[in-house]
Amino acid sequence: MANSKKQQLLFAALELFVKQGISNTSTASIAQAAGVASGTLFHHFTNKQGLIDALYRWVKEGMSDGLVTSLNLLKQNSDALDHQTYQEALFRLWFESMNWAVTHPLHTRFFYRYYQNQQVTPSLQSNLENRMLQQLEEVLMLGAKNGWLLDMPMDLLRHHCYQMYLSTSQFFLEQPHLWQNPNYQQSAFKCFLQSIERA
Amino acid sequence: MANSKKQQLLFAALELFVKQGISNTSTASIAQAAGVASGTLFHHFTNKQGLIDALYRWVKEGMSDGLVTSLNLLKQNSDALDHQTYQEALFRLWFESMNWAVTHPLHTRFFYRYYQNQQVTPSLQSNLENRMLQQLEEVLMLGAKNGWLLDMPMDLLRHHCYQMYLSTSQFFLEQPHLWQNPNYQQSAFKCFLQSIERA
DNA sequence: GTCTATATCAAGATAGAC
DNA sequence: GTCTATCTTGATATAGAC
Repeated sequence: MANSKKQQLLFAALELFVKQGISNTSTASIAQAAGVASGTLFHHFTNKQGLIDALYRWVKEGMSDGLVTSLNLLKQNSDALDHQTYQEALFRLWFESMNWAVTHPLHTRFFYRYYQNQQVTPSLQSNLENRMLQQLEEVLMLGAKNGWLLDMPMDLLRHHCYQMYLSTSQFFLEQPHLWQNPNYQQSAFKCFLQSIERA
Repeated sequence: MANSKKQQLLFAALELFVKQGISNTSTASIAQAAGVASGTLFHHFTNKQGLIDALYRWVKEGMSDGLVTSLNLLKQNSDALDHQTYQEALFRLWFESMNWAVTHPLHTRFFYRYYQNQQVTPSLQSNLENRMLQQLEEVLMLGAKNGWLLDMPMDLLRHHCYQMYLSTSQFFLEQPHLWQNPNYQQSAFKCFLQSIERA
Protein backbone atom coordinates (compact mmCIF):
# COMPACT_ATOMS: atom_id res chain seq x y z
CA MET A 1 0.00 0.00 0.00
CA ALA A 2 1.33 3.36 -1.04
CA ASN A 3 0.88 5.44 2.05
CA SER A 4 2.03 2.74 4.35
CA LYS A 5 5.47 2.45 2.74
CA LYS A 6 5.84 6.18 2.74
CA GLN A 7 5.04 6.31 6.43
CA GLN A 8 7.44 3.47 7.14
CA LEU A 9 10.17 5.36 5.34
CA LEU A 10 9.49 8.53 7.30
CA PHE A 11 9.53 6.71 10.58
CA ALA A 12 12.69 4.76 9.79
CA ALA A 13 14.36 8.01 8.78
CA LEU A 14 13.27 9.64 12.03
CA GLU A 15 14.82 6.88 14.10
CA LEU A 16 18.08 6.78 12.17
CA PHE A 17 18.49 10.54 11.92
CA VAL A 18 18.07 10.91 15.65
CA LYS A 19 20.42 8.05 16.42
CA GLN A 20 23.24 8.80 13.98
CA GLY A 21 22.59 12.18 12.47
CA ILE A 22 21.30 13.02 9.02
CA SER A 23 24.55 13.08 7.11
CA ASN A 24 25.69 9.78 8.58
CA THR A 25 22.53 8.07 7.38
CA SER A 26 22.39 6.80 3.82
CA THR A 27 19.16 6.53 1.88
CA ALA A 28 19.95 2.85 1.43
CA SER A 29 20.01 2.26 5.18
CA ILE A 30 16.72 4.10 5.61
CA ALA A 31 15.10 1.93 2.98
CA GLN A 32 16.50 -1.19 4.60
CA ALA A 33 15.28 -0.18 8.06
CA ALA A 34 11.86 0.47 6.59
CA GLY A 35 11.86 -2.95 4.94
CA VAL A 36 11.66 -1.40 1.51
CA ALA A 37 13.82 -1.48 -1.59
CA SER A 38 16.24 1.38 -2.00
CA GLY A 39 14.67 2.54 -5.24
CA THR A 40 11.26 2.86 -3.61
CA LEU A 41 12.44 5.75 -1.49
CA PHE A 42 12.91 7.81 -4.62
CA HIS A 43 9.44 7.06 -5.80
CA HIS A 44 7.96 8.70 -2.72
CA PHE A 45 10.45 11.51 -2.33
CA THR A 46 12.21 13.41 -5.06
CA ASN A 47 15.55 13.07 -3.29
CA LYS A 48 17.10 12.83 0.15
CA GLN A 49 16.43 16.49 0.81
CA GLY A 50 12.79 15.95 -0.03
CA LEU A 51 12.61 13.22 2.56
CA ILE A 52 14.30 15.39 5.19
CA ASP A 53 11.92 18.25 4.54
CA ALA A 54 8.84 16.03 4.54
CA LEU A 55 9.96 14.56 7.83
CA TYR A 56 10.53 17.97 9.33
CA ARG A 57 7.10 19.12 8.24
CA TRP A 58 5.50 15.97 9.61
CA VAL A 59 7.21 16.29 12.97
CA LYS A 60 6.52 19.98 13.31
CA GLU A 61 2.87 19.55 12.49
CA GLY A 62 2.58 16.85 15.11
CA MET A 63 4.00 19.27 17.66
CA SER A 64 1.69 22.08 16.66
CA ASP A 65 -1.50 20.02 16.64
CA GLY A 66 -1.42 19.54 20.38
CA LEU A 67 -0.87 23.21 21.00
CA VAL A 68 -3.56 24.50 18.71
CA THR A 69 -6.29 22.93 20.85
CA SER A 70 -5.05 24.62 24.02
CA LEU A 71 -4.54 27.88 22.20
CA ASN A 72 -8.07 27.95 20.83
CA LEU A 73 -9.55 27.27 24.23
CA LEU A 74 -7.72 30.30 25.52
CA LYS A 75 -8.71 32.59 22.68
CA GLN A 76 -12.40 31.69 22.92
CA ASN A 77 -12.75 33.14 26.40
CA SER A 78 -10.51 36.09 25.74
CA ASP A 79 -13.21 38.72 26.30
CA ALA A 80 -13.91 38.05 29.94
CA LEU A 81 -10.50 37.01 31.17
CA ASP A 82 -9.15 37.50 34.65
CA HIS A 83 -5.58 37.19 35.77
CA GLN A 84 -5.95 33.84 37.44
CA THR A 85 -7.70 32.23 34.50
CA TYR A 86 -4.96 33.52 32.25
CA GLN A 87 -2.27 32.03 34.48
CA GLU A 88 -4.10 28.72 34.50
CA ALA A 89 -4.34 28.76 30.75
CA LEU A 90 -0.63 29.42 30.49
CA PHE A 91 -0.04 26.50 32.78
CA ARG A 92 -2.18 24.18 30.69
CA LEU A 93 -0.35 25.25 27.57
CA TRP A 94 2.99 24.73 29.24
CA PHE A 95 1.98 21.41 30.70
CA GLU A 96 0.64 20.00 27.44
CA SER A 97 3.75 21.06 25.60
CA MET A 98 6.08 19.40 28.08
CA ASN A 99 3.94 16.32 28.16
CA TRP A 100 3.99 16.02 24.42
CA ALA A 101 7.75 16.35 24.37
CA VAL A 102 8.30 13.69 26.99
CA THR A 103 5.89 11.28 25.33
CA HIS A 104 7.34 11.87 21.85
CA PRO A 105 11.08 11.73 22.41
CA LEU A 106 12.02 10.94 18.83
CA HIS A 107 9.99 13.75 17.34
CA THR A 108 11.24 16.22 19.89
CA ARG A 109 14.86 15.26 19.57
CA PHE A 110 14.69 15.45 15.82
CA PHE A 111 13.05 18.83 15.91
CA TYR A 112 15.38 20.19 18.51
CA ARG A 113 18.49 18.94 16.80
CA TYR A 114 17.69 20.14 13.31
CA TYR A 115 16.03 23.34 14.34
CA GLN A 116 18.02 26.07 12.57
CA ASN A 117 20.42 23.66 11.01
CA GLN A 118 21.08 24.00 7.33
CA GLN A 119 20.18 20.38 6.80
CA VAL A 120 16.52 21.30 6.58
CA THR A 121 15.63 23.69 3.78
CA PRO A 122 15.69 27.08 5.54
CA SER A 123 12.63 28.56 3.85
CA LEU A 124 10.46 25.61 4.86
CA GLN A 125 11.79 25.84 8.37
CA SER A 126 11.04 29.50 8.83
CA ASN A 127 7.57 29.15 7.34
CA LEU A 128 6.58 26.55 9.89
CA GLU A 129 8.38 28.48 12.59
CA ASN A 130 6.55 31.71 11.90
CA ARG A 131 3.16 30.08 12.12
CA MET A 132 3.91 28.90 15.62
CA LEU A 133 5.43 32.18 16.73
CA GLN A 134 2.40 34.06 15.50
CA GLN A 135 0.06 31.96 17.58
CA LEU A 136 2.27 32.40 20.58
CA GLU A 137 2.23 36.13 20.09
CA GLU A 138 -1.56 36.22 20.18
CA VAL A 139 -1.55 34.54 23.56
CA LEU A 140 1.08 36.89 24.91
CA MET A 141 -0.79 39.92 23.61
CA LEU A 142 -3.76 38.95 25.75
CA GLY A 143 -1.64 39.12 28.86
CA ALA A 144 0.31 42.21 27.85
CA LYS A 145 -2.87 44.14 27.01
CA ASN A 146 -4.12 43.58 30.54
CA GLY A 147 -0.84 44.62 32.10
CA TRP A 148 -0.11 41.20 33.56
CA LEU A 149 3.20 40.73 31.79
CA LEU A 150 6.57 42.38 31.99
CA ASP A 151 6.68 45.55 29.97
CA MET A 152 9.17 44.49 27.34
CA PRO A 153 9.39 44.44 23.54
CA MET A 154 7.04 41.82 22.16
CA ASP A 155 9.53 40.21 19.81
CA LEU A 156 11.96 39.66 22.64
CA LEU A 157 9.24 38.33 24.91
CA ARG A 158 8.00 35.96 22.23
CA HIS A 159 11.47 34.71 21.53
CA HIS A 160 12.10 34.20 25.21
CA CYS A 161 8.93 32.17 25.76
CA TYR A 162 9.53 30.00 22.77
CA GLN A 163 13.10 29.30 23.78
CA MET A 164 12.14 28.55 27.37
CA TYR A 165 9.64 26.06 26.11
CA LEU A 166 12.29 24.44 23.92
CA SER A 167 15.00 24.36 26.53
CA THR A 168 12.81 23.14 29.35
CA SER A 169 11.26 20.41 27.27
CA GLN A 170 14.75 19.38 26.33
CA PHE A 171 15.71 19.13 29.99
CA PHE A 172 12.83 16.83 30.82
CA LEU A 173 13.30 14.86 27.67
CA GLU A 174 16.82 13.98 28.73
CA GLN A 175 15.61 12.93 32.17
CA PRO A 176 11.99 11.83 31.80
CA HIS A 177 11.72 10.58 35.37
CA LEU A 178 12.17 14.15 36.65
CA TRP A 179 9.02 15.12 34.83
CA GLN A 180 7.23 12.78 37.25
CA ASN A 181 8.69 14.73 40.17
CA PRO A 182 6.26 17.47 41.28
CA ASN A 183 9.08 19.59 42.64
CA TYR A 184 10.80 19.75 39.26
CA GLN A 185 7.56 20.16 37.39
CA GLN A 186 6.40 23.04 39.54
CA SER A 187 9.78 24.72 39.74
CA ALA A 188 10.08 24.76 35.99
CA PHE A 189 6.73 26.42 35.51
CA LYS A 190 7.26 28.86 38.36
CA CYS A 191 10.55 29.89 36.83
CA PHE A 192 8.85 30.43 33.50
CA LEU A 193 5.89 32.35 34.90
CA GLN A 194 8.09 34.52 37.07
CA SER A 195 10.27 35.38 34.10
CA ILE A 196 7.42 37.02 32.20
CA GLU A 197 5.06 38.35 34.88
CA ARG A 198 5.01 41.95 35.90
CA ALA A 199 6.73 42.13 39.28
CA MET B 1 54.65 28.94 8.47
CA ALA B 2 53.03 25.96 10.10
CA ASN B 3 50.70 27.53 12.57
CA SER B 4 49.57 30.17 10.20
CA LYS B 5 48.24 27.71 7.63
CA LYS B 6 46.53 25.73 10.33
CA GLN B 7 44.82 28.88 11.59
CA GLN B 8 43.84 29.84 8.08
CA LEU B 9 42.24 26.45 7.61
CA LEU B 10 40.34 26.73 10.87
CA PHE B 11 39.06 30.15 10.02
CA ALA B 12 38.07 29.22 6.48
CA ALA B 13 36.24 26.20 7.85
CA LEU B 14 34.44 28.38 10.37
CA GLU B 15 33.19 30.71 7.67
CA LEU B 16 32.09 27.97 5.31
CA PHE B 17 30.48 25.80 7.97
CA VAL B 18 28.42 28.71 9.20
CA LYS B 19 27.44 29.75 5.70
CA GLN B 20 26.61 26.37 4.18
CA GLY B 21 26.64 23.82 6.93
CA ILE B 22 29.27 21.24 7.72
CA SER B 23 28.08 18.43 5.50
CA ASN B 24 27.70 20.73 2.51
CA THR B 25 31.29 21.86 2.81
CA SER B 26 34.01 19.74 1.24
CA THR B 27 37.53 19.63 2.57
CA ALA B 28 38.69 20.74 -0.87
CA SER B 29 36.64 23.93 -0.67
CA ILE B 30 37.97 24.67 2.80
CA ALA B 31 41.53 24.32 1.56
CA GLN B 32 40.77 26.51 -1.41
CA ALA B 33 39.19 29.22 0.74
CA ALA B 34 42.21 29.11 3.01
CA GLY B 35 44.52 29.50 0.02
CA VAL B 36 46.12 26.16 0.72
CA ALA B 37 46.49 22.92 -1.18
CA SER B 38 43.92 20.26 -0.47
CA GLY B 39 46.50 17.78 0.77
CA THR B 40 47.79 20.24 3.36
CA LEU B 41 44.57 20.04 5.30
CA PHE B 42 45.29 16.40 6.06
CA HIS B 43 48.73 17.22 7.30
CA HIS B 44 47.30 19.42 10.05
CA PHE B 45 44.22 17.38 10.85
CA THR B 46 43.89 13.62 10.80
CA ASN B 47 40.63 13.87 8.87
CA LYS B 48 37.58 16.05 8.40
CA GLN B 49 36.22 15.06 11.79
CA GLY B 50 39.49 16.11 13.36
CA LEU B 51 39.13 19.52 11.82
CA ILE B 52 35.55 19.85 13.01
CA ASP B 53 36.47 18.91 16.54
CA ALA B 54 39.50 21.19 16.63
CA LEU B 55 37.34 24.03 15.42
CA TYR B 56 34.70 23.33 18.02
CA ARG B 57 37.32 23.27 20.76
CA TRP B 58 38.86 26.49 19.50
CA VAL B 59 35.53 28.30 19.37
CA LYS B 60 34.36 27.05 22.72
CA GLU B 61 37.59 28.06 24.40
CA GLY B 62 37.29 31.52 22.96
CA MET B 63 33.83 31.79 24.47
CA SER B 64 34.93 30.57 27.86
CA ASP B 65 38.00 32.80 28.13
CA GLY B 66 35.91 35.92 28.41
CA LEU B 67 33.72 34.42 31.08
CA VAL B 68 36.47 33.07 33.27
CA THR B 69 37.70 36.58 34.05
CA SER B 70 34.29 37.74 35.22
CA LEU B 71 33.76 34.54 37.14
CA ASN B 72 36.99 34.84 39.05
CA LEU B 73 36.26 38.41 40.02
CA LEU B 74 33.02 37.21 41.54
CA LYS B 75 34.50 34.28 43.39
CA GLN B 76 37.29 36.34 44.94
CA ASN B 77 34.91 38.49 46.92
CA SER B 78 32.58 35.66 47.79
CA ASP B 79 33.08 35.91 51.57
CA ALA B 80 31.66 39.35 52.11
CA LEU B 81 28.96 39.47 49.49
CA ASP B 82 25.74 41.40 49.69
CA HIS B 83 22.70 41.02 47.52
CA GLN B 84 23.27 44.09 45.44
CA THR B 85 26.88 43.26 44.69
CA TYR B 86 25.79 39.80 43.64
CA GLN B 87 23.18 41.20 41.28
CA GLU B 88 25.74 43.55 39.80
CA ALA B 89 28.15 40.69 39.29
CA LEU B 90 25.44 38.71 37.54
CA PHE B 91 24.81 41.67 35.31
CA ARG B 92 28.48 42.02 34.39
CA LEU B 93 28.64 38.33 33.58
CA TRP B 94 25.51 38.58 31.46
CA PHE B 95 26.64 41.71 29.75
CA GLU B 96 30.08 40.39 28.84
CA SER B 97 28.58 37.21 27.46
CA MET B 98 26.13 39.04 25.24
CA ASN B 99 28.77 41.44 24.13
CA TRP B 100 31.10 38.64 23.17
CA ALA B 101 28.36 36.95 21.19
CA VAL B 102 27.47 40.09 19.27
CA THR B 103 31.08 40.89 18.51
CA HIS B 104 31.90 37.32 17.46
CA PRO B 105 28.99 36.36 15.24
CA LEU B 106 30.76 33.56 13.38
CA HIS B 107 31.99 31.84 16.52
CA THR B 108 28.63 32.15 18.19
CA ARG B 109 26.66 30.94 15.23
CA PHE B 110 28.92 27.98 14.79
CA PHE B 111 28.71 27.06 18.42
CA TYR B 112 25.00 27.52 18.60
CA ARG B 113 24.31 25.54 15.47
CA TYR B 114 26.48 22.56 16.23
CA TYR B 115 25.80 22.47 19.91
CA GLN B 116 24.38 18.99 20.52
CA ASN B 117 24.57 17.99 16.93
CA GLN B 118 26.16 14.67 16.11
CA GLN B 119 28.50 16.40 13.73
CA VAL B 120 30.85 17.22 16.57
CA THR B 121 32.22 14.23 18.47
CA PRO B 122 29.81 13.92 21.41
CA SER B 123 32.40 13.10 24.07
CA LEU B 124 34.46 16.18 23.23
CA GLN B 125 31.34 18.27 23.28
CA SER B 126 30.16 17.14 26.69
CA ASN B 127 33.63 17.53 28.19
CA LEU B 128 33.81 21.17 27.20
CA GLU B 129 30.17 21.62 28.17
CA ASN B 130 30.62 20.25 31.64
CA ARG B 131 33.48 22.55 32.43
CA MET B 132 31.33 25.56 31.69
CA LEU B 133 28.32 24.23 33.56
CA GLN B 134 30.44 23.56 36.62
CA GLN B 135 31.66 27.13 36.73
CA LEU B 136 28.15 28.39 36.31
CA GLU B 137 27.01 26.22 39.17
CA GLU B 138 29.57 27.74 41.51
CA VAL B 139 28.20 31.18 40.80
CA LEU B 140 24.63 30.07 41.33
CA MET B 141 25.52 28.31 44.58
CA LEU B 142 26.71 31.64 45.98
CA GLY B 143 23.30 33.12 45.40
CA ALA B 144 21.33 30.08 46.48
CA LYS B 145 23.28 29.74 49.73
CA ASN B 146 22.26 33.26 50.69
CA GLY B 147 18.64 32.68 49.83
CA TRP B 148 18.61 35.17 46.98
CA LEU B 149 17.54 32.73 44.33
CA LEU B 150 14.42 30.73 43.64
CA ASP B 151 14.29 27.57 45.68
CA MET B 152 14.54 25.07 42.88
CA PRO B 153 16.67 22.04 42.00
CA MET B 154 20.18 23.16 41.11
CA ASP B 155 20.48 21.11 37.93
CA LEU B 156 17.30 22.63 36.57
CA LEU B 157 18.37 26.12 37.58
CA ARG B 158 21.77 25.68 35.97
CA HIS B 159 20.25 24.37 32.80
CA HIS B 160 17.81 27.25 32.71
CA CYS B 161 20.51 29.90 33.11
CA TYR B 162 22.72 28.39 30.51
CA GLN B 163 19.90 28.12 28.03
CA MET B 164 18.73 31.66 28.67
CA TYR B 165 22.21 32.86 27.96
CA LEU B 166 22.29 30.90 24.73
CA SER B 167 18.86 31.89 23.52
CA THR B 168 19.20 35.57 24.40
CA SER B 169 22.60 35.86 22.80
CA GLN B 170 21.12 34.26 19.72
CA PHE B 171 18.37 36.85 19.65
CA PHE B 172 20.79 39.75 19.73
CA LEU B 173 23.11 38.05 17.33
CA GLU B 174 20.36 37.94 14.72
CA GLN B 175 19.58 41.62 15.26
CA PRO B 176 22.76 43.28 16.50
CA HIS B 177 21.29 46.77 16.32
CA LEU B 178 18.83 45.86 19.07
CA TRP B 179 21.72 45.24 21.39
CA GLN B 180 22.45 48.95 21.06
CA ASN B 181 18.93 49.71 22.26
CA PRO B 182 18.88 50.21 26.05
CA ASN B 183 15.27 49.11 26.29
CA TYR B 184 16.03 45.74 24.75
CA GLN B 185 19.24 45.35 26.66
CA GLN B 186 17.63 46.09 30.02
CA SER B 187 14.48 44.10 29.33
CA ALA B 188 16.50 41.04 28.50
CA PHE B 189 18.48 41.19 31.71
CA LYS B 190 15.45 41.99 33.83
CA CYS B 191 13.66 39.01 32.38
CA PHE B 192 16.63 36.81 33.21
CA LEU B 193 17.10 38.15 36.73
CA GLN B 194 13.42 37.92 37.51
CA SER B 195 13.32 34.33 36.34
CA ILE B 196 15.82 33.16 38.97
CA GLU B 197 15.35 35.54 41.91
CA ARG B 198 13.34 34.60 44.95
CA ALA B 199 10.05 36.46 44.71
C1' DG C 1 4.18 1.01 -6.75
C1' DT C 2 7.88 -1.84 -5.93
C1' DC C 3 11.84 -4.24 -6.97
C1' DT C 4 17.03 -5.23 -8.65
C1' DA C 5 20.84 -3.75 -10.87
C1' DT C 6 23.71 -0.28 -12.09
C1' DA C 7 25.45 4.41 -13.57
C1' DT C 8 27.51 8.36 -11.91
C1' DC C 9 29.97 11.23 -9.21
C1' DA C 10 31.79 13.79 -5.62
C1' DA C 11 34.31 13.81 -1.55
C1' DG C 12 37.71 12.05 1.68
C1' DA C 13 42.08 10.61 1.96
C1' DT C 14 46.93 9.07 0.31
C1' DA C 15 51.53 8.95 -2.28
C1' DG C 16 55.40 10.93 -3.36
C1' DA C 17 57.98 14.92 -5.29
C1' DC C 18 59.82 19.27 -3.74
C1' DG D 1 55.31 21.56 5.61
C1' DT D 2 53.39 22.08 1.30
C1' DC D 3 52.16 20.87 -3.13
C1' DT D 4 49.95 18.04 -7.31
C1' DA D 5 48.06 14.07 -8.86
C1' DT D 6 45.48 10.23 -8.02
C1' DC D 7 43.14 6.38 -5.68
C1' DT D 8 39.09 4.59 -3.49
C1' DT D 9 34.91 4.39 -1.66
C1' DG D 10 30.37 4.87 -0.65
C1' DA D 11 26.30 7.31 -1.46
C1' DT D 12 22.67 9.38 -4.48
C1' DA D 13 19.88 8.66 -8.01
C1' DT D 14 18.17 6.26 -12.37
C1' DA D 15 16.64 2.50 -15.71
C1' DG D 16 13.81 -0.83 -16.67
C1' DA D 17 11.57 -5.30 -15.49
C1' DC D 18 7.59 -7.00 -12.87
